[in-house]
Amino acid sequence: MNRRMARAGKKTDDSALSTRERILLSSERLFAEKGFAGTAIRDIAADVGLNPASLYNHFPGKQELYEAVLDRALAPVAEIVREIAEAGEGETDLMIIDRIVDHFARRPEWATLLQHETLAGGESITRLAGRWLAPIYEQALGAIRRSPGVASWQDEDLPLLICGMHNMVLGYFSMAPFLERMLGQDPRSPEALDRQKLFLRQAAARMLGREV
Amino acid sequence: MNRRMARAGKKTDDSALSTRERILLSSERLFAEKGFAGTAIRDIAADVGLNPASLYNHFPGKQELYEAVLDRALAPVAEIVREIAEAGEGETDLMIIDRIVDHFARRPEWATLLQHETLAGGESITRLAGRWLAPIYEQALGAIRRSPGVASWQDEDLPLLICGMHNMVLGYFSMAPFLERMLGQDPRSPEALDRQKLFLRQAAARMLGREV
Amino acid sequence: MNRRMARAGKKTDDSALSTRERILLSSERLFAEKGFAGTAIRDIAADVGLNPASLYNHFPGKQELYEAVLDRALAPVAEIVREIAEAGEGETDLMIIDRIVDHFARRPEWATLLQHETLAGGESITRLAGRWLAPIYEQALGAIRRSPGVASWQDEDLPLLICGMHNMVLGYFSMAPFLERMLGQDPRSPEALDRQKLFLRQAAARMLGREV
Amino acid sequence: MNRRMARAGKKTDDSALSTRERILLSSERLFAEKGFAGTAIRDIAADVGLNPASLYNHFPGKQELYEAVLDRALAPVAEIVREIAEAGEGETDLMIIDRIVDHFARRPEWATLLQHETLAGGESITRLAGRWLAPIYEQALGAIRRSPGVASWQDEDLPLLICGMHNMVLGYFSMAPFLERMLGQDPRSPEALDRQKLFLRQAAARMLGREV
DNA sequence: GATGAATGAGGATTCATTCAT
DNA sequence: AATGAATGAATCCTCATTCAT
Repeated sequence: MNRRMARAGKKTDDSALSTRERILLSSERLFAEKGFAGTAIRDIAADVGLNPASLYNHFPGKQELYEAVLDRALAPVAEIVREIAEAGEGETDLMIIDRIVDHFARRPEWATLLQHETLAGGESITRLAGRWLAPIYEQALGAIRRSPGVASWQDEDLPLLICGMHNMVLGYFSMAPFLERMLGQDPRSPEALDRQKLFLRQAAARMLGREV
Repeated sequence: MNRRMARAGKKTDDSALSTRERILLSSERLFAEKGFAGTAIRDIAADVGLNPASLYNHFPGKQELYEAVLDRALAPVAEIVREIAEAGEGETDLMIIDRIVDHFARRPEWATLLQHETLAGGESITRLAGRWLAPIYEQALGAIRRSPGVASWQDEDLPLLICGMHNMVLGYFSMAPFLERMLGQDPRSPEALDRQKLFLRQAAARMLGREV
Repeated sequence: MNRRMARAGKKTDDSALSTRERILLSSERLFAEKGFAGTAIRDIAADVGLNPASLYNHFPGKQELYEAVLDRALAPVAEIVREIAEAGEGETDLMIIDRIVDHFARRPEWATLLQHETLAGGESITRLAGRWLAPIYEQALGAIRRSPGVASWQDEDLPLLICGMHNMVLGYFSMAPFLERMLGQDPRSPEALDRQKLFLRQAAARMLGREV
Repeated sequence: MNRRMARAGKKTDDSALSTRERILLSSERLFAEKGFAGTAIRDIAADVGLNPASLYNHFPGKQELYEAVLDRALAPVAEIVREIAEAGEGETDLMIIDRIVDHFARRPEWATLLQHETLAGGESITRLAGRWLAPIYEQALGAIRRSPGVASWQDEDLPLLICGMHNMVLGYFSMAPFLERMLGQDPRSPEALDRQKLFLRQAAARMLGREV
């Protein structure tokens, strides 16, 4: 019985979670922090409080574990975008921002993971684009085209607009350690996140020439 | 005799460059692509066409090589910001965007490198913040405060604004592989970069409530 | 012992056999094919359709399982030789060959297992020699000495003769995959085995200067 | 400077040999003794007196090392058979036996290696057959067909005859540890080998109905 | 400067085995 | 009897680095 309850430090809270879940949580955090190559299976195992060999009872390998982590982080995003797109109409394009910020605010690691994957480019981007980014992008393009104020942009600017918003949303989380240093406040605190949501809505509104 | 001129592929052009320079170019590309942990000294050496041991005649170790690469990528940015800030006055805050885009356009790897460092957080961010990010941030804060239109934002939003612009500028480069897939056009081509510069200037202007 | 046919693949026939039996059959095949070191408990378990842990309900460990398999394969051989030696007299020395070929023909894996053990030398051979090979060898030496025609050989050649016959008999089975390739016919088919028995009897007769 | 001169024990004599050569010698011995799966890279390295990692400076991996060892052992055999076949005529079919025994007598490990490969069957035999066994077999078939006395056999027996001789020759070496136990004499000693050569020539002659 | 060879540390994964259920 | 989960000890191999040449 080598479970430890009530860990003190920063380590992910496990308590009564299934081993698989605990592995995913630790992996999530470590992959987000150090990327795929920088994270050792043994580090994950240590974080979970498990022998490295035991990990292989739950996931067939590092790559598969990584992909399971990514899936968990990104599947909901696609879902959000799809929902909003279906709901259609109105000011939904700004709502989407809130929802996505909320999603990543729940686990800022998810934002970092996605950025890591994006940076890896090449093969990674192919997988990523095929499964998540492309659908999200298409939905976003559709939504933004239905958005009032979009006429002030040329059609060729829309991808850049989407890309820019995407980077503003995601980048906030990856810059969190820096922002924390600069502002002396945790950018992942509820208040900070509220401010950021407000800011993003403002920014989006202004870029689309609308009032908030 | 392991060098041939007129390479076809994507490999960095070396020809008559100094070995040190060739190492830096290869490192730059590989670190940008795969991050620090994901890049092996032997891969860099192979890319340069050198024995791994020979690298150590030029740099004392992997870490130092990495830092040399980072220095090369970031020192000019600090320089740009400083210059513009000194020039002071007027519409300079939009000029800065162009200058920075131009800087990273020259070597998109530099943008990716910086993003990798940012993502690494923790220790990395400490080094990064101490040496480059913090000064840049301060300059940018100063510049933006002198900027007309800034009054439409609250003071606490300014860091978010800077952070947002930063991410829009940098993120464009790291999303290049994805954008290329989506648009069917190389986002690093001069035309694409011109459009992006125009877009960024528009976006900044709108966010500051100004005409371009 | 009730055997039910309806076998499809090459997998050992299980159906209504006891689990212990099914484990022995799978082990036999896998140990014969890949040797002791090359066979993983989990492979055997998978072949049986069992959890690796379950194997330990039937055998205390890999080594013991291996030895049980060897016992099953070799005990009958010793038996055959003993019987024939007891029966004594006459042309029995050629009968022995038929009997042994028949024994190994029933399960060619047994021949391969024995060869693997022989190759392993050292400790293996000590075990093997102590338990089976030495008795068989002694019996064979006795039988051959009573054999007409043996006078054409010097006494010191007899061990070589036994060894040679042994290798001809056993080697046929281990070369089966090669022979199959070369002859385009399964060397383990009844017809092929009949021919081989005939050939071996011929060969033995000729070496002993007798008519068949 | 971590070389040790003049090892005492059974370990392969290295002295002034190249590291590559010493690796091959140790591998040869260990692979022959324990087979591919039973031999650990670290054991080979220890036997050579080298760090396991250093092995990889000389061979790209275990498999390749194994194949290099096999090549060294078998290439000469094919050569011998080819030479003799070209020389053609006369009693060459018995000479071939001497030559082959001599080849394997120089390094009995080679015989064991070949037997291991043969036993492995499947993929191994495919490689083996394609590269060495099949050519040897074809040459031997040709030689034996030109051999006086062959008429006493049916054509379909010839493969069995070749196979039988092959196994008598090779099997002698793999049974060496057993023979040593039984005879109290080293079967690899020059005298023992001479006797075995004589025996094999006798056996072959008798099987072909000829005088020696 | 460049290189081949060497190496300790680590990295992913496999293996035989145990144990609670 | 069977199994899922756990584990220490290997196993193959990679890595950054050193050093003699």
